[in-house]
Amino acid sequence: MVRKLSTLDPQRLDNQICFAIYSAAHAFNRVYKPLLDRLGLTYPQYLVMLVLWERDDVPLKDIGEKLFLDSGTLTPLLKRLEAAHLVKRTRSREDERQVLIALTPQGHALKDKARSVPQSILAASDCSVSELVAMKDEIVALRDRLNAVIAE
Amino acid sequence: MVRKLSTLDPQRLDNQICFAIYSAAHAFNRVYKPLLDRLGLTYPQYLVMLVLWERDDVPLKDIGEKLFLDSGTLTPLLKRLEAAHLVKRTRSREDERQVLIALTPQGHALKDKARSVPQSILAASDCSVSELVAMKDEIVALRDRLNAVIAE
DNA sequence: AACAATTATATTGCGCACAATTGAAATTTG
DNA sequence: CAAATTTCAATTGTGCGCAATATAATTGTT
Repeated sequence: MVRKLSTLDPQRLDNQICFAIYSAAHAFNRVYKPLLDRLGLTYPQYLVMLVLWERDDVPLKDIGEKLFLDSGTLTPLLKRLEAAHLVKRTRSREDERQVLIALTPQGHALKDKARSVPQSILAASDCSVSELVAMKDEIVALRDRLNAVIAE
Repeated sequence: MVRKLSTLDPQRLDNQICFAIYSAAHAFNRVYKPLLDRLGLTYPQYLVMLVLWERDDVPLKDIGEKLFLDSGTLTPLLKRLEAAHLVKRTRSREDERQVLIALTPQGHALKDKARSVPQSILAASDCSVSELVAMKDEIVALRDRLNAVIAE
């Protein structure tokens, strides 16, 4: 059986899963862009809103743990969401270190306007839900193994 | 058969393949970071070097097509690589619009120092090469379908 | 209670990404 | 050939993402 050497070379760009993931993330971002523009959100801001639509009035820290982001990223992002009147930031009474993030009425209302987004993404993905779910589960498992190595 | 509603809700963070890819990309980046620090490269710079190690003296445009990046990203990145004495940027004689990117001797030499990187990534991924190749191929196919939609 | 260590957020600085614009060179077209 | 169009790179401005650092609140220890 003949096999081109290049398909085995681990130093080739096209053989690297990380580049596949890196470039797929950018491709997704470009598909999301026009959909999220209509909501006035960037993709990371949309992720924060997804978290808040599941559970409101959460500490910044919890959002960071769900999205794997730190305060250096979230603090300015949340200030922009507050400036857009979508969230309110308040210091926790019980623990003055914590900042609690709560949705405004506009923030709540945006959930409905965003309901069509996943459908549009599914259409652009051009494959079945079950295939996407299978891929997602594999990628999440890989991500968690990588994060386990980092945490060591 | 009982199934929790939440596992079907497309507006839930954990059900979104895009977030899986987004967060996996960041996890990879964090694994690469200490490895690339030793080479004095960021991950996007490493990608550019991978392209150049395959074929030298290429126009900026070609690098952009391979990595799905535009001049707004690549121009300053390549200037930093030039400042690090890894590449040289020259205007093409035949077409004065183009900038050709060529490796310096140091740029060439770095390829050997970088040879152990893919092995370290494989170890951190903690799964077989064949599994990774299968995932990579699926993700690339998805990415290409997304890019096809964008190009419309 | 006093002191040390930990935790949560904010800030600064750097390097992407990318949209939008500019300017120069090359190509196409009338 | 001249004008219009296209192509390529550079620039500007905005928003992440993260390391490093700072600060204040809380917890743990003696």
